[in-house]
Amino acid sequence: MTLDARKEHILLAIIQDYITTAEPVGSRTIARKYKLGVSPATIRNEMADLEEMGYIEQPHTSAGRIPSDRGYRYYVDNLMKRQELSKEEEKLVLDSYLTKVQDVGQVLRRTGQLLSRITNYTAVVFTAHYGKTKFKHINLVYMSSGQCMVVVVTDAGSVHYRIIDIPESIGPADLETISAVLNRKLQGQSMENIKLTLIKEIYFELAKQKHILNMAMDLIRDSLAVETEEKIYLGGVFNILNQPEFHNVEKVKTLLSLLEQEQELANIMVDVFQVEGVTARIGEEITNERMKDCSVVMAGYRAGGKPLGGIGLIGPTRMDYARAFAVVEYMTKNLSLVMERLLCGRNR
Amino acid sequence: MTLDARKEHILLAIIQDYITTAEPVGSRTIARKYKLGVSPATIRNEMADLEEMGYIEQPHTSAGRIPSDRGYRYYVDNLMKRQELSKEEEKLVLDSYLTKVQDVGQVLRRTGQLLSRITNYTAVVFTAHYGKTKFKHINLVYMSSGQCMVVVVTDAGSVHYRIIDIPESIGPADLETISAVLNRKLQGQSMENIKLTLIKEIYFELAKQKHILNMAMDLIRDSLAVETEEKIYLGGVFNILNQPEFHNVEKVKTLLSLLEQEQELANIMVDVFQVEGVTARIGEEITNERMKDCSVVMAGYRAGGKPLGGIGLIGPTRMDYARAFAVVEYMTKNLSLVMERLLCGRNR
DNA sequence: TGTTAGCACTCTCATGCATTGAGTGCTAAC
DNA sequence: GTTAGCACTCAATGCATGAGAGTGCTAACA
Repeated sequence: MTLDARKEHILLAIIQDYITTAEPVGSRTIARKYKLGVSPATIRNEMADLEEMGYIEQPHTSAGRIPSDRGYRYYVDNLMKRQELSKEEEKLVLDSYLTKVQDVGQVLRRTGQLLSRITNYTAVVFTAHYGKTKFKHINLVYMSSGQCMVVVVTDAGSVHYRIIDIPESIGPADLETISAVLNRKLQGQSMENIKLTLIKEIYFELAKQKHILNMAMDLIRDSLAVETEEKIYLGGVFNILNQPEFHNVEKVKTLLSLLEQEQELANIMVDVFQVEGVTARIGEEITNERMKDCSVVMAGYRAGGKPLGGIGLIGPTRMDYARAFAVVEYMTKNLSLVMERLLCGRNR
Repeated sequence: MTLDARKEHILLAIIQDYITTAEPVGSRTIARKYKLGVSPATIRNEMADLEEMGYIEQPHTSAGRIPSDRGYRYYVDNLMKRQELSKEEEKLVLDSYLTKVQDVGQVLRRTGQLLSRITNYTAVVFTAHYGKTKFKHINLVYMSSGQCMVVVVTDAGSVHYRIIDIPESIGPADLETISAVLNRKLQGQSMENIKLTLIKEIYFELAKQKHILNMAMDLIRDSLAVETEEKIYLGGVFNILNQPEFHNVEKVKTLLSLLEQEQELANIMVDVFQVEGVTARIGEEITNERMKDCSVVMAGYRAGGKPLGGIGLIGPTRMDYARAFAVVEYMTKNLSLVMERLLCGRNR
């Protein structure tokens, strides 16, 4: 299962060359560019072996070789050299997170943008919302006669709001009363715990404002429900257009149509984000026909020991794995810190 | 400047045919498909005239004719038949707005999605935030020891929030006090009015909580500032990939790179949204090199008589203007109603 | 004077064919 | 085990050719 040193060398050369040029690479090129101290003929023999073993393949007889999914896998597992980000890049990331303490959604969106800008690949950021979200706070804000805004805050750190019509007779003071009662009764409850008895209590206490109460409870229910769904943020979707393998519009369409479907994307990432460290899924390892020419490099981020979601980079199977690994690793580390700070209290 | 009936007929035939087939249309085709009662030769003569006048052009000698920007303009201004949406489509729109009263951002996002789904073009929704936004309400929500969430509501109906660190010594009651003071002092003020004297007053009253106050004021400032910016929502960006004129990746890239730049997009729409009714900008009429092969059909939406922004459809110059006009008109009408309801109090 | 048929002309596109060049696999010699 | 040499394969390129679509022009017709 493991290759001898020279074969490894040759495989490495093929992969590195193919990653940068996107052209099949022949024995001559390797002999010339990567000094192995042997002639093209020798390399040809080794390449024939590598092909037989399934690490490389030939698009057609008279072309050079290109790495197979299996070849990339071997590279990622055994040959790839650890890379670090440059100081400037690290600074870019840190700055982006430091500028202002943002809400969760904004942080994740920014993470996606940053990831794609640094790497020129397409970035996916995904939140899993592990476990149940709890109700934290509600606020009924009087806006004008006949209208108020309901604001609900959940303990996952997100805010939901909605504007509702109210009877003209209701004033700011009434709204405060309702807010107070709801906050007192529902504080810290998850969806499941908001049982009928509890609701009855509230309705009893606020019998007069049944209409408003309905609307407010609606929003609370929706807010807690939405939180348990996965959410996906994309960044730099158009970057894939720069990859030569996507110069044909049909391929672009297939991939984009997939990216539009959040659920499918979530499926691809969901089994990995709880694993420690950076993972790659290469070509057909991804159980999705439409991504068979792509790879994903991804890792989970967490806060307070709890996995929260994952970030990933999507590129052609020919992508620069070493760099992708470095970036994803650095970003998850920092994202985890930021999330920790946002959700679980200060960190420094 | 105006054409005789037969020339109009021929121009109309060319445009209609080209819109559906995307192929240059020749004299024979017109004679066969659109019964004008004259021979191809006659049509050829007329076409030569139309070409001289600049309404149509020839990609190359032995091809048929295609409409020029000027031709489309004539069509839109003089020949286009008013269209209506089908009952199902109208229902789709209404349902989408009725399902739930949402916040402004959500409504606009949904509008974009809907527009693109109905038409298969790319949709742009743009908010101008005319005039000054005023502060409406602030709320400091205690989250955990050392952390609270600041929620700011503006009178434009949007909510901004941020999580901040606070001294451990601060409890929920302190936060309520601060909220109360801020609400009392700042209610209904626009950014300009929040002058130094006012701020001094507040700081005097809440001298102890200087740190929190700083953070809260920061958010208020940001919220009011953001509101005055334009915002752009896109829908169905990938729809352009279905247009045959975008089967070449370079063109897609140029257009997408433009769509990514909100500012440029805003410039294209900004001079139109205050005008009554639906407007088209065809090809080179758009003062942007990168959109010379595209057209935009757009109209403004408003609430309480105030123009708020615009919605538009982007397609190739060969787009189906009649349909685009119908959809944009219907959507603006409905969007205006919804916005009216959201921002200015109930409408029905 | 406007309309039409006929015809030569132009240009694109698809097809076929020969050429070139990159790259291989095999064999025999080192 | 390594290498040089050579025949072979195949994609890509360039070129010629023919078909097809469409035009513009001319001359005849109503």
